[in-house]
Amino acid sequence: MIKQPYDRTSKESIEEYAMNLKEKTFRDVILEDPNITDEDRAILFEYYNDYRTKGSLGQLIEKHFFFYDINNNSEADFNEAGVELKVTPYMIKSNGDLKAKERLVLTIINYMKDYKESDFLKSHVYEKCALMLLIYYLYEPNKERLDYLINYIKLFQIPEEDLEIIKNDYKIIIEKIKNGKAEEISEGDTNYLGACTKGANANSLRDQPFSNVKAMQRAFCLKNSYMSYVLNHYIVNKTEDYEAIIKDANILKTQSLENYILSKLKPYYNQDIEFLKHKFDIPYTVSNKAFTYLLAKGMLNVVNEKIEEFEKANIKIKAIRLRTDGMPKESMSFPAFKYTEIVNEEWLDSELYETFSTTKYLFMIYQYIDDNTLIFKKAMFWNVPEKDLNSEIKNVWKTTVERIKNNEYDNLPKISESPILHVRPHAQNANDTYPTLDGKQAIKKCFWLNASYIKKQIEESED
DNA sequence: GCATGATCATGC
DNA sequence: GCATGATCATGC
Repeated sequence: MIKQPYDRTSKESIEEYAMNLKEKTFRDVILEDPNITDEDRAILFEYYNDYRTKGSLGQLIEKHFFFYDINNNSEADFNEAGVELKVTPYMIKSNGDLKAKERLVLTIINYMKDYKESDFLKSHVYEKCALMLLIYYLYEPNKERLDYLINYIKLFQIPEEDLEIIKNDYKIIIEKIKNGKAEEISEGDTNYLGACTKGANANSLRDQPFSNVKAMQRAFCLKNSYMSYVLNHYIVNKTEDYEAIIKDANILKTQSLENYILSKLKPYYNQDIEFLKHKFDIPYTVSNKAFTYLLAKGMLNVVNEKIEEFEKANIKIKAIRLRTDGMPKESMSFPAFKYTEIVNEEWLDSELYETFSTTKYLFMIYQYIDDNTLIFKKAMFWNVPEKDLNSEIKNVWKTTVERIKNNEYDNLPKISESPILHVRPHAQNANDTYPTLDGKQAIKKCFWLNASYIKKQIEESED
């Protein structure tokens, strides 16, 4: 047994020792391990540089920095101190902001057992995130893994106001298992704690207790958007113009975040846009993309630039204008895809799957009463249902990829080909193009959710 | 009235 | 200059 240069029963001692990792690379850690021979070092460099050994950078820190055996893995890493070790990458965005590179995976969901514990604070997943030693390293695309730099180390406990939201997230996931709907779980169902797919492909299917339908294997995770916020605000202490809707965590003891938000918007249902525009002093018209965000902020009493909970939960606001007959005037657009990139994606790793499976939308719905009168009809939360995502949407995506591979840029899935999704131009003008596979250029296009599908989603939420 | 192609407007 | 949410315009 190697002597450990810290007290593994003390969280303070663990954190203090971990601070030695600051500004070191993973290669440095191996170089500084006194317990291995030069010969072993060469083998270790090769082993850990292999990107296929996923999760191994965490293993490297456990073995060669904390010097402990990783055989007994189901309990907390530092069991006596109740500390879980998490080694996780972050990136620097083009505007200089930091962003978690990935969601933080906590533990595989055991469908057959986990539903039995309805109290999140007593759950297995809470043990895995109650107190975490977060070690952030900077991911850089063109570097060898061992040369990634460790820059932030922090013992992190989930703040009280976040915990209330997470408790509710846990309940939502557990309820789906109890209702025999484990196969319909989606990361977008919840706010901070998610259930992400886990396993190489859609064939990693598992039994569930209250249905014979097999469900995709999933893990509890803290969502990418939440971890990005944690990094920027709780670890780097960036002070930014964010403001929370929930000013007192007690509010969430009796209702969900979504219900609280809707209760704040409800008093303005059916009000004329002209009236609301003046009431909240909004200089734009509805067609301006800033209008709806400003309107929501006004109703939610948020003064600062951005809404904190929306950033953490990856909630995006979408404006929908209904005609007098209730049909949305337009289909709903999403960011344009690059022809040369989409053809290299697998469905479960694709941009579209990532966007649709992790985003929750707040639909702000307007309706024309006559040609000149538009009212704020109502608001609703929505995320793409897993059953649509993994059937129809997946098929349209696959058809799109196939036709691009055949260089059929003018023959991408039309609205008549699917009840849910189609492909259409999304550019500044006809000269706004992306390169094609055959070395030419084609106008930028994106996936659109059909107006009729949006209509159906609005109607179903009214049941 | 719908499908489809095209473009506006803002912000970074 | 470009990304993106939102919307316009035309032809059948």
